[in-house]
Amino acid sequence: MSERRKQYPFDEIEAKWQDCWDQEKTFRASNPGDPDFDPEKPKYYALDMFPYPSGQGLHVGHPEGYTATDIICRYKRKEGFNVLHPMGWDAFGLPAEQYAIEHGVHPRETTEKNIAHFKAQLKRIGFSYDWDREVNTTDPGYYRWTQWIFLKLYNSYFETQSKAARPIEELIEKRRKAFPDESKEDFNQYINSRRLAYIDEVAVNWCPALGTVLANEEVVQGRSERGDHPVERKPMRQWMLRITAYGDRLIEELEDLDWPSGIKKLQQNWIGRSEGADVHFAIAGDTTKDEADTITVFTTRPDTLFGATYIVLAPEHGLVDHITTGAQLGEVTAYRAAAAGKSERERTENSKEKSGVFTGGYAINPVNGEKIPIWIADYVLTSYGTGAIMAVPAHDERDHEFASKFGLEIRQVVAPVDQDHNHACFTGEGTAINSSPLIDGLSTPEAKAVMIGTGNETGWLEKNGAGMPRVNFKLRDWLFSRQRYWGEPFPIAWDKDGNHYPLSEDQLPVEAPAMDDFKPTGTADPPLSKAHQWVNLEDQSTRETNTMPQWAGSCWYYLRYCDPVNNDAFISREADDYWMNVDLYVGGTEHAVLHLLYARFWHKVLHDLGYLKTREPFHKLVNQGMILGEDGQKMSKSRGNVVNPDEVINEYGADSLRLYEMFMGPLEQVKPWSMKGVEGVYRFLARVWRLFMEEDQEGKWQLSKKVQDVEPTKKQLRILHETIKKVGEDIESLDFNTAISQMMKLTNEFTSADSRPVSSLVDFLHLLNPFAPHISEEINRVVAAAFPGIVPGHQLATTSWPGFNEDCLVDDEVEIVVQVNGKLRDKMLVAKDAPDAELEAAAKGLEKIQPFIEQATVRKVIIVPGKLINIVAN
RNA sequence: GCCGACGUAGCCCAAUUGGUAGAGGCAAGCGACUUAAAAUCGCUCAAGUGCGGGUUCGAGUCCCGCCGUCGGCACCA
Repeated sequence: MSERRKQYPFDEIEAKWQDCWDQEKTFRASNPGDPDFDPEKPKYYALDMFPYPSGQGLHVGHPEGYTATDIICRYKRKEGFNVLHPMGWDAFGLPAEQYAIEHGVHPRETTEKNIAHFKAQLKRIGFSYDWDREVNTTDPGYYRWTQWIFLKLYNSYFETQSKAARPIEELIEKRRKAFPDESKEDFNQYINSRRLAYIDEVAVNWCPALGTVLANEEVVQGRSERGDHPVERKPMRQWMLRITAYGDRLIEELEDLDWPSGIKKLQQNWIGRSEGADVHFAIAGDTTKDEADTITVFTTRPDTLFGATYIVLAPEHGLVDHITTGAQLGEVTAYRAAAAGKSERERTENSKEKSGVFTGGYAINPVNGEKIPIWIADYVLTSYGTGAIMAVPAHDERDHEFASKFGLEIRQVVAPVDQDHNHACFTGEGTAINSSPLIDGLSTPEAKAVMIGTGNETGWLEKNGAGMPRVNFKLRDWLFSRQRYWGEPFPIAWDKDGNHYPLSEDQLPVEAPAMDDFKPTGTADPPLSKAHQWVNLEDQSTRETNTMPQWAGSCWYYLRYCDPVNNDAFISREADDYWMNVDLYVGGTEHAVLHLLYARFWHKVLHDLGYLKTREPFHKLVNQGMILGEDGQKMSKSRGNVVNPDEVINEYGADSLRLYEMFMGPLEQVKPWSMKGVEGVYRFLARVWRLFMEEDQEGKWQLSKKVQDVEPTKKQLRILHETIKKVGEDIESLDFNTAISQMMKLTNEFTSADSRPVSSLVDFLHLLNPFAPHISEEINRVVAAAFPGIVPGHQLATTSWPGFNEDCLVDDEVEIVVQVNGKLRDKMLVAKDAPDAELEAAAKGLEKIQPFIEQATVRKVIIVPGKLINIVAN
């Protein structure tokens, strides 16, 4: 197949124009302050989710989104915009490190090699990136600022009144004033527990095979997302980022964004905000009256407190030891051991079957003084709410199942409004019953309000010291440390007393030491702990040896593109003012929650601290749909259905690849690859080529004699202007597939003409240019040389998009559909602006219509101008 | 189980947002060119829109109820 004669010399053309763009820096975007900066031009920032440069190189899924943004960018430049269209590398991460461990090659080497490969592949596709702005998260000049941002997080706290990050100094000052005599330890503890970056002892997902902890998001079904290794729970001291403080804003500020509603919903559900109350249950028989011996539960249904018939603690709950009676100790200990030994997966796997044991202890229900038993069960999660629940088996399915299994009391306290409801367990809203005069007879929302309170009124719980209103999030704080080598080191050290402190900004970047042995230590100590020289500082402090997760670098790369070589700031105020925010962000749905949530969080912190103008980073978001293999299955090495763009380019050229990526179907849709389809667009490009070019006797391509300086016909003019209009509109709305088919239509129309008007054809080249930049530039060059007076010799890339003329679009006569009772009966040709009465008369006079109306009364006549006339008769 | 997307010629997809179901491509067939084939050019073929109801003069499009495919979440109190 590869020996087949090329239908046009794409290989020569494409390399030539790519070199030209490189050398002339055609797509360089100027920043405020640059000599060639034009403040009059509007800006446009189109961003691709930057790739992880894996060893496999690109597959055809990568260029899908990249082609879409490239088309937009090339179009916007022609529309007079100053366009920011950058590319870079999310290059920290596990695969390079795993490779290093297995083959002894330094991850930097592997990474550089992979980047070079990716870059070469991208360049062959002819993307109009401004390569002067390339960023690489593993470059010390880049991660210096990642570390700098971490210091900002470390040195800030969340001020709850303004719901915004503030410098930690402000909190320090307040605290000193309020508690001047506080001990240093207490003071430190207070401050450190409020930083946006803090240390916590948490049950983490420890992955022995990878030798690291993983974020919840990186664990799928109890196994590591990367590598599919088993993951177990283990308490460890870790760096955390206080993203939960931003829970409300991360939900609220989604509103103004132009994102797919599904993605917004996904984020909302992930954040999982729920309003309710903390309720305190005293432990029965506890004489100490110590506050620490109170069980606090979180509930969204405080209106059902009277139906709470037992308490359940997570097996890991801190009060279990205190509560458990001698008689139950054996059972409880065994249960806790079993739960601890289970992986997350095993714990959720048989979620249908509830398990648990009685502790022997009792709690006092604060609303009625009733003594209710305390159980432990692993269906209560230690990481959500308070790790303890009040069980209301009549109105919660999980509690109902548990109570039924263990014979605990089920007490109805909400009556369904709809009497037909005869479920054993009613979880909906209804009317409070069997409770107390306080709420009996009230609707669920009213009863909740009585308990929790409303905006200006304190609720029963708070008045009686039994609880507090509380908002909880499913979202957890972000576990931010990894026990790996190939990541950003923390700009943190520990003094000899075990206190952490930040390194000063002038010590950045903190570079990882060169090491020969990257292997995990097999313990919780990260690989960096083996670099003794590096770890131990002169003043007996030691460096933090954890590294940051891969998400860190990708949290702010879109900012660095705006000002990529600034050594004084991560982004200058001018660059931020001018470029932000991102007008269009295109990438896969796999980042719908994590990356986008994390980036939004960092952006908000930097905004709060006054470093950024905008609240949100990405104005419009589009998810490209996955490209499947020819077999309709997900592309994967094991299935052997992966399509490599290099092969497609070798065979059909980059323009064909680009065009097919867009012609396959709507950008956001999942769709299968088809080499036959590639051939189809390749044939189209060859037709375009031959529209302009013909072979001479020696087989050399030259301008076709049919291309002439003649006036287009009315029909040609019409299709040209239709196409100008449609292609422009379709690019704006990202409907590239239909734009391309319109251009095919035009090509078919002009191909049939023996005399082809050069002015119209060149207009068409402009339309084709964003899609197939190489072939269109080349043809334009040839045509311009032959018609110097008519076609300017500039590159299409840097000249204006053609305008269209409405007058060319309208026909004098239109075909009108004639219906009787909604059924198509005839068509007729009428003047475009014929009055309704005339249309009606003409329609009724039609031979095919007569039989339908002769015997009937005409009830109504519906006329859609320029479309149809419908006669309703019976 | 919950949330979301999608079901239109053999295949990938259009359809001015309620107004002639077809723009484009693939495949198939026929013809022209050719000694022949490929390539090219021209022509042709095909579904009544997943299923069942409803609203309407008129439904692929709106409403209700199902079915199927693909993604995501899944004891979050």
